[in-house]
Formats: sequence, C-alpha cells, structure tokens
Amino acid sequence: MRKTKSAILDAVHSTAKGLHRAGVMDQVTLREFDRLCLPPIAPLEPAQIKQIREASRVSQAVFAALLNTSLSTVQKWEIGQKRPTGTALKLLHLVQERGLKAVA
Amino acid sequence: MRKTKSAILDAVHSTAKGLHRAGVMDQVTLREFDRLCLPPIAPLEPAQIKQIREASRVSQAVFAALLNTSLSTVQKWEIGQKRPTGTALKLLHLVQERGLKAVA
DNA sequence: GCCATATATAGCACTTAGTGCTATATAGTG
DNA sequence: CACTATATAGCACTAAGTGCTATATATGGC
Repeated sequence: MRKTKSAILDAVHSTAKGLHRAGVMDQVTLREFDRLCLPPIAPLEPAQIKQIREASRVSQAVFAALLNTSLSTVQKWEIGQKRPTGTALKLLHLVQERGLKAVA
Repeated sequence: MRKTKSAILDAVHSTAKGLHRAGVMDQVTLREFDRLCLPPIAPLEPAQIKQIREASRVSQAVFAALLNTSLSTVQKWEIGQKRPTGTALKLLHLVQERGLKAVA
C-alpha cells in the first residue's frame, strides 16, 4: 500500500493498523497517524524569538534576510505584535535547535 | 563597530566601507549591504513544488506536517492557486537543496 | 562637538497567504 | 463491495506578512 519511506515508520504504521484492527484506534487517529506522529511545533514568545536571533549575533535586518522575510516582520515578532505560525514557526525552531547554519 | 560574526563578512564589509569612502558605493547600497549579499530566493512554480515533495516520497499531508503548514496550503501550492513566499519559500528551497532531513 | 549610520521600536493601512471546510474523483486494500 | 488514502476543486474568513514613515539611541568618523 505504501511506498517505503523508512523501515521504522513502516513498522510503527503496521503496528498501528494492527491496533486499529483490534479496535483500539479509531478512524480519525489512523487517518492522521503520520501527521500526529510528528512532534508538535510549539509557538514562540516574542522574547524567545529575540533570544534566538541574538544567539546568532545578527541584526534584525540580516536575520530577516536569512529567513527570507521582511525586517518589518521580524520586528513585529520580537515585539509581539504578530505571532509567527506555520512555516515561519518551523524555520525559527530550526534556527533555535541547529543554529543559523541550518538555514544559511 | 560591529561584533564579529565571521571573518569573511567583516573583511567584505570593511572593503565595502572603503569603496564607500571612495565614492563608488552610494548610501542605500551600504545600508542594505548585508541583506543584498545573500543569494536571492527564487519563486517556485507549482510543478517544482510537487517535484520537491515527490522527490521526498511523502504525501501532501505528511509534507504539510513536516513543514508545519496545512494540507490545504500544500495543495494550493501545487495547483498554483497560492504562491509560497517568505519563510515558506525559504523552507521549500531548503528541502529542495538538502532534502527532508534538513527540516525533519 | 557634530554629522552620518546602524539598529530598534512604534503605528498605520493594505494585500494576500494561509487556514478550514465541504464536495468530488480515483486508486488501492480488506 | 465497503473503506481508506490521496489528490483536486471551490468557497469564505482571518490574520500574517508587507511596506511605509517617524522616532530614539548608540556608535564611529570627521
């Protein structure tokens, strides 16, 4: 049914199907299983975003350029006027965990 | 004046200031120098986005989860109904160049 | 001291990406 | 056949993202 992505995921997935057959998992869970398997991306507080940038020792302008966003946007993130979501949040977490080299 | 980010950037930057002193560079160029130094992120065509995902051998749903975006958004990208910009575009380029491991 | 610049905060107004929803279609599996 | 995964399509809403200007401060060169 599924093309092999990784042996681990396949094993976990087939286990899940077994659990579903046994009535332990409901349909929704099975349907969104792969998605739910991924660790949730927590929102970032304005201060945290500023910390992430300052840990990289770059200005707001350079940080914005590296993330391919606008200076205005980075500023609003750090002030809390706008909250990064989706891909922006994902990118910030990457920098937080792996440093600027992860995106440069 | 500036805290050391990297020896290379510092060297280039001081060179730029020299050029500016000589009147070769104008103010705007100097002001946005760091930003303009970075390679521009080209927009991605719908077909390209689909290729990037399929090269990773994941479904739209899983791809969306990995990028921390919605299934609906990935679908619209691939159909051309919406064009990814900013951080979304940056993230897609990362996957294109380094594979899913760059974001997983 | 003065002047220019880099940096950061603040506020305004606009556009559209992103989201969520439902419906439809197809291919694959028990 | 019944169920599911996958993908396309369309509708409507919200808020992120963008761009702009103004202000403030710190720093460096003259």
